[in-house]
Amino acid sequence: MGLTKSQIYTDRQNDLAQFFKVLGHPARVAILQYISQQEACICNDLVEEIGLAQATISQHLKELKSLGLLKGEIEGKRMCYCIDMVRWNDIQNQLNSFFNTTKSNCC
Amino acid sequence: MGLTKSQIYTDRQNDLAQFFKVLGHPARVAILQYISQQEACICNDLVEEIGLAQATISQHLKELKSLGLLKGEIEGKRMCYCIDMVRWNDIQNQLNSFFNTTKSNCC
DNA sequence: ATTTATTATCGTAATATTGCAATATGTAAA
DNA sequence: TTTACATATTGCAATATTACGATAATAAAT
Repeated sequence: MGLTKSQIYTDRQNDLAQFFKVLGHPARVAILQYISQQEACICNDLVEEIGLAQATISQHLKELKSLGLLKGEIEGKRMCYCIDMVRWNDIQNQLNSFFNTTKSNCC
Repeated sequence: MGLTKSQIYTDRQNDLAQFFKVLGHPARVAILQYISQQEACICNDLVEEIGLAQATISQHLKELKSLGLLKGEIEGKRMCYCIDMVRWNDIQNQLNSFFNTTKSNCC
């Protein structure tokens, strides 16, 4: 059906899956890696760097923003996207907590 | 188009995204959590526990197996699925490496 | 005000994913 | 060797995701 039955899972399960899902595309991995290597990030650089159309990059940025991983500031006529370090650490901790809890219980 | 252009990314970017993607569904998160809480895991238990059809659970298990996160042993007429701890730790380390590298470079 | 440059949004086509019923396969018991 | 049970596979329908061209929106420069 293509429709995930979110209502049968806990909020925590849905949240964890959502984190993983947003990171689960190579373009978004590449965007995060590229941003982390720049002084300041500009969307048009990403278009050349990654090799997707501008509309597509903009869409991927939107998803990363929706998770709070990126924050964008207007800088003249450009956008400066940066990783939100607080959120980044928060999500890393939540994912590690999932990994650690799961493995500590396992048979 | 629905078609991810894998060839424009590095192998590492594709691998990372693949790990995230497989974990990016609440049913698969729930399956891993449930297995970790049992002495031994049986597929039919999952069907009742999670509330998806047997075919659907089997499909999700297949994806987790494809990543090497689960290993299944035949036990009588049932299957005993367990988390592969070596692979589990391996993937956790790779994801942490991604998180740490990215944040250490960031502006 | 017009032009130019940058990013966001909309509409659309193509592929992927999710979920299930039906069926096949495999295994143990009767 | 049937029967019963457990899991895997297949086929299909519905929704989601990916990607891009076209276009809108925004902001600086001319």
